[in-house]
Amino acid sequence: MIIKQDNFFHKVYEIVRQIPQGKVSTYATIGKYLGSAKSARMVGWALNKCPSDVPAYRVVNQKGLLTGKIHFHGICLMQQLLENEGIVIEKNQIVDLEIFLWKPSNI
DNA sequence: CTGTTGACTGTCG
DNA sequence: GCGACAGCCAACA
Repeated sequence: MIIKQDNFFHKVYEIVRQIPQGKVSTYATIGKYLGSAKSARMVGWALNKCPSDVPAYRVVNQKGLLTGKIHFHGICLMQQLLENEGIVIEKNQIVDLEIFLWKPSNI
């Protein structure tokens, strides 16, 4: 997969878009892949723009906590969407995150 | 143009 | 183990 833009934002979009159903990714994973784990904030910023093509609800923090849920329509929506894909969530936190964690490989 | 903020993480104390 | 500081880049006031 070739990145259309070299911009950090576009890279984030490309990666998040490639997250398959039933899988999730973390800000740190994406950030590291883009160069620095510190860039996780930028991932959040990018997702703040949240284009329709980007399933931002599949992106969680390193702990598996649904921190991004705040910016969604509702608290339960993000959890319900993930649970609908087979991901087990408890107290707004993903259980066995490592199992559901998806890492970019085709970029 | 300058300063603050933001869906975070890592390191230091 | 927990709290505070730093770092990263981009948008907004």
